[in-house]
Amino acid sequence: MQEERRLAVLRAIVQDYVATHEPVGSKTLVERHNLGVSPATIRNDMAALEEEGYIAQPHTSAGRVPTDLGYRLFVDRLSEVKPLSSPERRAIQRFLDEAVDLDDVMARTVRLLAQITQQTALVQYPSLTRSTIRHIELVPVSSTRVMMVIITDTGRVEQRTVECAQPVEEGTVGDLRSRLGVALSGKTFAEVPEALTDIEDPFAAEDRPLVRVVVSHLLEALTERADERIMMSGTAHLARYGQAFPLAIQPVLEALEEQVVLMRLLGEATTQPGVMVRIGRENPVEGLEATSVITARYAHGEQAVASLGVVGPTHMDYPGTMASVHAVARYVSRILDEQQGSR
Amino acid sequence: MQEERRLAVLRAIVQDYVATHEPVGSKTLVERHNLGVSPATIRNDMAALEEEGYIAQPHTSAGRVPTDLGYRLFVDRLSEVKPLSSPERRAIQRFLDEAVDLDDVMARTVRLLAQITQQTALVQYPSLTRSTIRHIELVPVSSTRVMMVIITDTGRVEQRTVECAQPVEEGTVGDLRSRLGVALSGKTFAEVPEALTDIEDPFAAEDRPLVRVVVSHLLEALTERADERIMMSGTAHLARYGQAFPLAIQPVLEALEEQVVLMRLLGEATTQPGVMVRIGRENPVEGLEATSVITARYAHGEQAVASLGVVGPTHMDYPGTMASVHAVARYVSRILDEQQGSR
DNA sequence: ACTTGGCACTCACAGTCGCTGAGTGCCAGA
DNA sequence: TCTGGCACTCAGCGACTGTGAGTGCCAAGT
Repeated sequence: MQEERRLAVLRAIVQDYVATHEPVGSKTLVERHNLGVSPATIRNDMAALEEEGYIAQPHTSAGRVPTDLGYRLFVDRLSEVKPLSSPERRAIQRFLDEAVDLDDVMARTVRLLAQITQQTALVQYPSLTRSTIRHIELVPVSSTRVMMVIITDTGRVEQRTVECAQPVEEGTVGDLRSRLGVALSGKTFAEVPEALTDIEDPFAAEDRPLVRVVVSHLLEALTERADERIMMSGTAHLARYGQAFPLAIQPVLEALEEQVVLMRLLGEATTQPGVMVRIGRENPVEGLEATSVITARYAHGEQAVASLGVVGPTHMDYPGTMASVHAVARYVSRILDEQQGSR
Repeated sequence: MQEERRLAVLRAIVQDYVATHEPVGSKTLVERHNLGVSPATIRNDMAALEEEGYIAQPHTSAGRVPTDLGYRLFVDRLSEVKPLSSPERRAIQRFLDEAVDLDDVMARTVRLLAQITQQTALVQYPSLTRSTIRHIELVPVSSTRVMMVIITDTGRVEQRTVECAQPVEEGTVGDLRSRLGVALSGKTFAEVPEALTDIEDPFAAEDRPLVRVVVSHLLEALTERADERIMMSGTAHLARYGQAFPLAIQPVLEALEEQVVLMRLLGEATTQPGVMVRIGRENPVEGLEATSVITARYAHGEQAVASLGVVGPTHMDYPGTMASVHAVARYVSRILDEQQGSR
């Protein structure tokens, strides 16, 4: 009974604080939301909520502010998903449909997400580890150098220049190219090492060094750089909170420039279905203690391949942002299927 | 005589202001630099410099601050280039040498530049318009889709998915690929349109739609996206000036997210030799009125191909930053030649 | 057992005031 | 042409105060 009202109070506090960015007091709360009770009652509830750790006061005789824990409860139990309006959905789809290739899809996605959420957006390129190889190409670029290009079914292209100790012959390169093509086409990256075990057998002894160095670079490219690329957009939104808030942007910008950090933020989300929300100190990353990260994975075919999401202050519009992230992830999945699919 | 001292005073003001970030007065100026005259004399000089528009006072009874014009004069006539120390040079070279491919060179360059200048760094990918085509590849990815991959002599890879109205045959694709290879290998992008004029002649009438659509995408990819890619790093440095300075970072971050803006900043520099400095309002870009942009072009072989540079507050260390930008541009040129060169 | 009005209390914030000191402009003399 | 002296200006700082939003607690009402 009172328990229920207490939660309503917490919900109201979160909503008001997100809207005004000011500590909210008992009186204004009663005025704005029509809870049918007096400020004094609300104060009692607030005291209890504070006891339990869901809200806090910046200083005595100030209003209350939600804690990370408060936001957590709000996200888990108190917020309703607000679906996007259908004009919004159409706008998303139309915008993404115009993309001409994978880079363009990623670039458009990240800008779109930043724009509709008014936050800093992140998009991870489709993972190579679950991709399959569509084509592999070797191009001699000088007497001792060969450029290797790998094309995946998600449309991603990886390249690498391979340096050989001895000059290489055009014919050997051609032979290796076609053998690699036969051995690897349609294989997932995980299957590649096994598929390559016997690759050097047919080659003459003097050609084997070339084969070996190409293969080692190939394996390296597939594992080491498998998930590396991440795009970001909308960092300017971080500066919107006029220098006042407990959001010093410098540590945030610093954290967001670390590939490793971004990978940790997005990587985990790929393993989980639905929208993932990490609030404040729940983030496993130094520098992001005052931010929340909302992520969702997207898929290509039936395989989850990568994640996208946004980073913003903990006092953000969770339901709205979650809905946007969810929607964009779905549309990206669809676009990837349409553009690359049908095999 | 007095003219000479006046310039010395301006130089001293710029140096002090850059070092302390505080308006500098006549007394401290005399103390720190040993100009052989009294504060009163300096004051007269300052009044003259202010009259001419090189310095200004934030308010009456404060010290002087250089204006954009003052920095301009400083850069043009008063500063000496300070060469990098040789450990620094070695560190740069070693760091860039470890790059494995073009993406890696660019990524390392931009991070390096941000790190040594302690500013926000920009690096433009080698322009396609002056590049030559090393290899062109067509890969069927479904019955009606073909992926086109273009490899340039700078190691850059462009890709594009081409959609055809009718199903395409493997054989036709192979034929087109080899003809394109013959027609385009070694051509610069500018020469491509001419080289393609007769390409569809040998094909049967029913194959020409395919040829046409591939060619049109090819041309589009080469022109439209020719100079598009730019990497950025070190945005966190913009936040270093503890919200105090006339450097509101939000407009700066917003400006730096616009590809068009970045292109304007870097594009012009490609046409000019040496290091280019644009100070405050000299920048042709809204949002960067309080920043200076220092750029230099880099080259591949004898062709200038693109630019790199940094963006920072107008009160920056011009000689040091110019030296760093210059040095990095030279090393990038060298790396590109070494890695891709020897044709 | 809750709720409510009342009341005393706390304390951030904004405004006022006065002082200090860095810095200036100007002038008369060297 | 330089210099010392002098009067003047004014941002910044600290101290002080009043105001008001907001609280916690209690006793009375339902």
